[in-house]
Amino acid sequence: MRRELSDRGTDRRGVILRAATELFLRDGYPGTSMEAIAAAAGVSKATLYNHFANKAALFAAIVRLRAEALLRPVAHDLEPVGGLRVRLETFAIRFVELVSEPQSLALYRLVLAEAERFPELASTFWQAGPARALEQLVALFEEGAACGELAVEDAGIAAERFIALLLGPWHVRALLDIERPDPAGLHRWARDAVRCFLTLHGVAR
Amino acid sequence: MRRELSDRGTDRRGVILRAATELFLRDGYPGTSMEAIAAAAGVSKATLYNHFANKAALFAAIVRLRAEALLRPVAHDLEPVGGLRVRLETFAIRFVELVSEPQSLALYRLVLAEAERFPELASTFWQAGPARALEQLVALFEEGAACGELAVEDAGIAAERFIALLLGPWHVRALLDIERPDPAGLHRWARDAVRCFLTLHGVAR
DNA sequence: GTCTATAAAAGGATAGAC
DNA sequence: GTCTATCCTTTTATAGAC
Repeated sequence: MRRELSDRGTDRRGVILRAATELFLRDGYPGTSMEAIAAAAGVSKATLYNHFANKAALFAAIVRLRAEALLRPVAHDLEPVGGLRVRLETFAIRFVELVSEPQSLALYRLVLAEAERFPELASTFWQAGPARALEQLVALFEEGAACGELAVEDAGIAAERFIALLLGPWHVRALLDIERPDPAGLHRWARDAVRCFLTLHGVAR
Repeated sequence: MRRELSDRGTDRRGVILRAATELFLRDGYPGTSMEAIAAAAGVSKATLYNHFANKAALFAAIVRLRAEALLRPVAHDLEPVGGLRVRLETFAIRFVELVSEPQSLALYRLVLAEAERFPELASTFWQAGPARALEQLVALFEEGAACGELAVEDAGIAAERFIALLLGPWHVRALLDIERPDPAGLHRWARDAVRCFLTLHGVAR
């Protein structure tokens, strides 16, 4: 929509967005002041209000951007190489690595905290994030069912189950900041989730 | 620790706690002012500060109380009646009913949002809540394994898996306020989780 | 212990000069 | 478009009377 990527020399809008993102993710919505954002971005409050109607609008813009940016790596189509187990494991590992990133966790906390105050935002987040991951799984499962590799009566339910097994053991702890997830452990959980899932839905050969 | 349950006539401390709980759960920590709490409780701010050193102390007291109160119904020992499946289903239904209550969801959102600012609080919540539920499941599973009804190599991992299957399909949606969980659906999910779990860990008879 | 009144700072948002 | 200066409200917290 904008004419150029950086309108002129210093792209104020981008600077503001980056600074505000960091503060919102760290301190939450009510915990972040427009004053602080202006200071962090190195602009005046008047400039802030020139680019965004108010605090809520700035917040909405940021959640939208982050939700889309974060899910991009997983949203990329999985190359159809290898057997079903390999493809599931590829998805699982990509997914847990993405979701365990500090930025993902912070965004998740932020959206949950403000879900009641900004309902349309929670919905945007859901569509841009979890819903897309589920869709991808559904497609994968339907394909697997067609090939006779999976026994799924309802691909949607199966997808929910898979994600649950994937996140269950560590996601809450990471959100509560009780246990920092280490990559090795995450990969183990991911493979374990695939194993469980195939026990439930795999077709015995 | 206090001499009487209600010190005298009107128990100010209790009134303050109840009012503050409602506001914190609804508007979050930074979104709730001491002014608003005082007004809701019908006392002056000075009285507030007389009972609690500051806002953070009041907040901590509340999360502690709520976390303990909420988990109480599930923490009650499960009467050892019926077979393993029945006992698992009893636990599952109690658990989902508890966790799907608006108050539980609000507390969860609140603690997640402030987990980084109040680390000891997140830890308290974990100990008073999820950790206790897991312990109970572990005990149940070890018993089941001893009776030869379950095949669990690690009861802790099995408990995580069970909770994951139980919450997976609806908890996030409820937290995001995207879908109000209806009792019938919850019960169906609960029974479904038990079924999946027994497929994974039940011993064929 | 509880109140009224107030301090001192920070909050969101804007007017007006450039 | 951007800034400085400012408005008005609300914030946390306390002094001092009762």
